[in-house]
Amino acid sequence: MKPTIYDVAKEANVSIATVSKVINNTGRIGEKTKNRVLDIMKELEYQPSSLAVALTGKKTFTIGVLVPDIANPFFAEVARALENNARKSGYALILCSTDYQLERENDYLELLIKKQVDGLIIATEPKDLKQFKNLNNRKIPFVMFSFDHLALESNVVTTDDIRGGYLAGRYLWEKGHRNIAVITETQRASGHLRLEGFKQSFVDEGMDFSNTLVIQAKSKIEEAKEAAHQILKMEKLPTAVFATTDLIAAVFINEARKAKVSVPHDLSVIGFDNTIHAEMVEPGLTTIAQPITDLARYAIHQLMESIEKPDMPAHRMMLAPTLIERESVRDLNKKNSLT
Amino acid sequence: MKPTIYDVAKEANVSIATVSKVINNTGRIGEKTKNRVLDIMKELEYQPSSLAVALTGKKTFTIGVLVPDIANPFFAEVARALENNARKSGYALILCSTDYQLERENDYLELLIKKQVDGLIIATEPKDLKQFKNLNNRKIPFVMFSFDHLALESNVVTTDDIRGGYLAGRYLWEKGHRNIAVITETQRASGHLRLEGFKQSFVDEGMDFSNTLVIQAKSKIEEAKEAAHQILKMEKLPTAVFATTDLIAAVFINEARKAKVSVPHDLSVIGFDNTIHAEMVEPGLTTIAQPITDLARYAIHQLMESIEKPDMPAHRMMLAPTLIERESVRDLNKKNSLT
DNA sequence: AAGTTTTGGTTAAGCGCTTAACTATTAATT
DNA sequence: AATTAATAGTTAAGCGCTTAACCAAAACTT
Repeated sequence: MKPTIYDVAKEANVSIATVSKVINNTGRIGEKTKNRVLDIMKELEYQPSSLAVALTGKKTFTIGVLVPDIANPFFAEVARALENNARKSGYALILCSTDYQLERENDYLELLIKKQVDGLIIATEPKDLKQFKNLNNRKIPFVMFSFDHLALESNVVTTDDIRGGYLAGRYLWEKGHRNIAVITETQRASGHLRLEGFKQSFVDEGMDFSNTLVIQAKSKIEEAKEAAHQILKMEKLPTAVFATTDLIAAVFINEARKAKVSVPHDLSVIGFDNTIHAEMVEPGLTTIAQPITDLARYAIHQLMESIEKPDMPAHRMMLAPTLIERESVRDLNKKNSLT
Repeated sequence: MKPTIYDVAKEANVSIATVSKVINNTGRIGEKTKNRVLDIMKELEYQPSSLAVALTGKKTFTIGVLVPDIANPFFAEVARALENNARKSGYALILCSTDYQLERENDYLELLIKKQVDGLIIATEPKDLKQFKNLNNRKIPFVMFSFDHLALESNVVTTDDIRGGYLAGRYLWEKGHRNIAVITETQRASGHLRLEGFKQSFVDEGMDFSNTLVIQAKSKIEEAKEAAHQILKMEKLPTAVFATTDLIAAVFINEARKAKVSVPHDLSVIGFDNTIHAEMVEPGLTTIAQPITDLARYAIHQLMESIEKPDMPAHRMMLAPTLIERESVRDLNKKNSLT
């Protein structure tokens, strides 16, 4: 059987309180006893049960992570970054993919509450606000990751999507593109924000954006292909396409090649997220990078803070995205140049 | 404060034992009281603390998942599939990326033991067997996922990698390929097994495999590129390349295109894993699919079994991979055909 | 030498639940 | 009507830990 604090205490001829104190380095314990207890703990391979520890009014050192789908590379990378940061503070992550389904969202939320997680990172947009407000009532701290919702009283750590869109737009403008098509992802609000910023960058240059083709698609291969076809079969092709996720952009590049449209020679493409797709596709995808590492670090940091100090006011931080230049956008100002 | 069983009991004018019984549907409780208690539980939004439940000698309903890196699409998909299955039984997953590092492996194992997980799914090859044998001693059930290790007494659920390699080899042979290069992944033993099977398929046809070029590379973009270059700069190109992971294969395809080598016209490529890379690359990658869904289902099932019946003998199951035909392999028997 | 601190512990209650053992009703049996 | 059996619930111990409150012995005071 797993040894308990009693086993250690008996072996060391002390009370369990003493053992507890050496474990936590609290109270006053003599050097000799301390070392004896320590030795015995090692010998018995004793590990305090975090269940019992948690039950005694302390923390569970567990945080719940709600993502739409961990199989999506973006969220997989997010999970990894969160994990790295949580680990440093001794926290474990319980992973939950909601799959954009209300039922799963509720089930998982209930599960996590039962498990007494110390806090949550929520990277999936709520289907049902009620459950999330419940978190507020129960004083369970959480931070919204990469999305925002004014109805929820909590920390927010997100990429500045509007700015990201703006960056993409300005870059395309600078490279001389005026005739553009956009494919926006529909499942997350960020898709709209990115479009918003993108549009703004053109409006700022005095361009009329109103008759720009905007297609909606989920960030799934099939829908992305369809959206790509819609664009590729136009009588007059745009000179550039802005896709609000890398997956959509990468699929577009592949479909373009199949349609004998060369990227970036005939058509430029810019994406968003800087996931592995951007690196894997050929030509490499110029894209707007979300600062995943920083997002994760701040998110965990904020969460830890509000776990420690429950009535800390909720911050909203928007981290700046950056443009990653690869080979998928052509500079129309340089004649005959391929890049 | 979070309501406890005492709050419910007081409100319902019964003892906590009664409440406990209606929660768990054990013992004999009258209809009226039962409903009253149920109502009050709902009203108070009472959720039993799984900590306390677990401490009372029952299960934690948590399982630990050890993967090398959740940001790797293959493991992300695995995690997702595991999650789906675990969820059905009310289990939560604690996610741990070992990053192939001994230290992280040990830290996480310790963490999981402290947390009293009911069992583990281990999808990362042990750096240090000692820690894993410890699991055996502590009677913590685990199943080895997609790798095998004879020193460890436990359930194994894995893809039949040898057979997968064989499948790939036979397919290439049937398509008329005789001059082949292989890029094998080095971080996981499965890479060698896949090569083994691949080789065997050629040997079975009476071909001498000994002077076939075999390059080693980690399943990382940079190393894959380098391996690709090694092959692409050969004076006489092989007719086909077998890469033991899709990532390596996809990178190869992209590098080939840059080198003006057309896949599959000039050179065929076959991969392994059937991850999202296989779908995203252009042309679509013909590859050996690991039966992730089935693997996950069996793994969770086996784990549940050995949680319920601790002295069940350990099974080793090897699930059959299947060949997924896309467009990256050319049939050399059909003259002038591109596929 | 008697009083005061300091040191190094111990005792016991409590965290939120489960469960074996028990008890008090009510119903069934003859 | 007396005995047995079933029903509906209660009591209390225990899971493995933390922590406030307490205490005995050793070490300083003056």
